[in-house]
Amino acid sequence: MPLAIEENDLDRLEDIVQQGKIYNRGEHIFDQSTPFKSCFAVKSGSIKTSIITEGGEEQVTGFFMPGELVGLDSMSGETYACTAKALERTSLCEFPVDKLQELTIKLPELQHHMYHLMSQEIQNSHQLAMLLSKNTAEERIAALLLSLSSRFRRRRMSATNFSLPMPRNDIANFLGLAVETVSRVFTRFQNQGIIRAKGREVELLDVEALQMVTRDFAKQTCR
Amino acid sequence: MPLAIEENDLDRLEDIVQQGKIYNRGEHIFDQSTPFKSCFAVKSGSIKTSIITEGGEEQVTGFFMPGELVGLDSMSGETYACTAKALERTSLCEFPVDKLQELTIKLPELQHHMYHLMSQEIQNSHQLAMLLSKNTAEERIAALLLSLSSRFRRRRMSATNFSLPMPRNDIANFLGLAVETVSRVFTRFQNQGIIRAKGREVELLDVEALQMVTRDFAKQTCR
DNA sequence: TGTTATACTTGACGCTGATCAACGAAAAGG
DNA sequence: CCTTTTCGTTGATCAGCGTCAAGTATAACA
Repeated sequence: MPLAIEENDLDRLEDIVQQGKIYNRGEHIFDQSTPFKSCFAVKSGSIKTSIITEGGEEQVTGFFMPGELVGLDSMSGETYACTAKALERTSLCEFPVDKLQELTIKLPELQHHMYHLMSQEIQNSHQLAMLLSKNTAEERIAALLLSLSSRFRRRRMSATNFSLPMPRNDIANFLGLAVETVSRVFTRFQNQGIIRAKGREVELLDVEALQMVTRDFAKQTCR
Repeated sequence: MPLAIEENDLDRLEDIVQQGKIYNRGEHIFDQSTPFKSCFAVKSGSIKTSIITEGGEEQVTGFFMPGELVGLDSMSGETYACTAKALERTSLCEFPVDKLQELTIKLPELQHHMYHLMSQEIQNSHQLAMLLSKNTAEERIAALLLSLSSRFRRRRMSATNFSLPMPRNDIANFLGLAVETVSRVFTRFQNQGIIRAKGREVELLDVEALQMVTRDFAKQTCR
C-alpha cells in the first residue's frame, strides 16, 4: 500500500544518500528506542514495521517493498515511532533527515514530494483501518494479495506469481486475524481455484474473483 | 487523537489565514470531489471526517476538536481524500496550502512543524488500526472516551464531564462496531459505575477503571 | 546428518459481537 | 402543538472467527 519515489528525484538526492546497506533476514533495522535520524528506501528485499506495546504485544503496521519509503511516521519524535525488521536479505538506502530538510529548502519540488508521500501514508493507514473495521477475513486477505500483486507489477515482476516475503504470522497480525484463520482462508481460496499456494509461493489464478471478494468492489457492482 | 497547533506559529500565520468561517450542524465542509485547496483548523465546535466508498459505505476516519488540523491526508491529491462534516455549530480557520507552502520555504520552523503534524497523523492512524484489529468493543470505547477526555482537558474544559459531539452511529462506525454494541457497552459501563451517560451527556466516574479496560494497560500491569 | 525450533495446516468448540426486530425518547419540522 | 424522523436502548438469535489442541512440513543449526 505504500509508495514509490520518482527516479528523477532520486538522482538529485544521490549525494546525500548512504547507499546500499545490507540487512539479513530477521535483522533489526531500528526500533522505538532508536534515535530518529533517517528514512530508508527499500532497494531490494522487503521489511516489516510494527509497534511494540508496553505489554510486549506486536502490531504489524506495514510491509515495505522495493521503491517504498520507511520512517515517515517517525518524523515527529526523537525516536522512531515503530520497529523495523528485514523480512529477507534486504538492501536499503538511508536518507538522513537533517540533510533532507536542508535540501527541501532549496528544492520546493522535493518538499512537495515529501508532503505527497506523507499524506499518502496517512491515506494508506486509513484504508487499513477501514479494512480492519469493516471487512471479513476473506476480504482482508484478498485485499492484501491484490495489493502485493500490484506492487510487484510496479516493480516489473510477475503480478500473478510471486513469493510472499512474510510468514503467515505477520500476515495474520497485520490483518488483525489469527494465524489459523489466514491458513484456512488460503486453503479455501485454493479449493475455489482462485489461487494456488504452497508455503510462501503464491499464484493468483483468478484475479477477477479476488477483486469480487473485496467488499467495495462487490458493493460497487451489485447496486 | 489528532493534534494541536502551537499559539506561536498561529501568530505568524494570521495574515494568510481566512478566519472564522461558521458551519452549522451537519453542514458539509468538503468531500472527495472537492478540489483540494486548504487545510482547516477547528476553532470551536467539532467535525468528523469519513471516507465514502464507491459502494456508498461510510467509514469515519476521525473526529476533530478545537485546536486540531483537518486535511493533512489530502496533501497528495487534486481533491480531498475524505469528506468533512460539522458535528455541531463549528467555526474553522482556513489555511490555503499554496500560501502555506510559500511560507514554509521562508520559515523552516514551520516546515518542521508540518512534518511533525503529518507524522503524528500517521501514528494516530496506526494507533486506530491497532485498536480496531486487536481490541474488544469495551476496550475500543474506553479508549475513545479517554481520548476525548484528554482532548477536552487540553482545551481547559472538564475532562470528566462533557457532552459527546457525535451520535452513537458515528462512534460505532469509527470504532468498527454496530450501534447496538456501542449502546450496550455504554449501559454496561454505567451499571459498573464507571461512567454516567444520558444521551450525549457523559460523566466519567472512574477514570482508572476505564484505563484498566484498555488492553495495553491491563497487559502492562498484569505481567 | 540428525535434531530442534519454526512455520503451516486442520479440526472441534465457544464467545464476542453482528443482525433482526421492536420499542421508547428526543429532536426536527410543519 | 402534533407529526415525523432521527436517535438510542434492549432482547433474541446466530455466525464468524479466536482459542485450544494436535499433527505435519519446512527450515535452522549443531
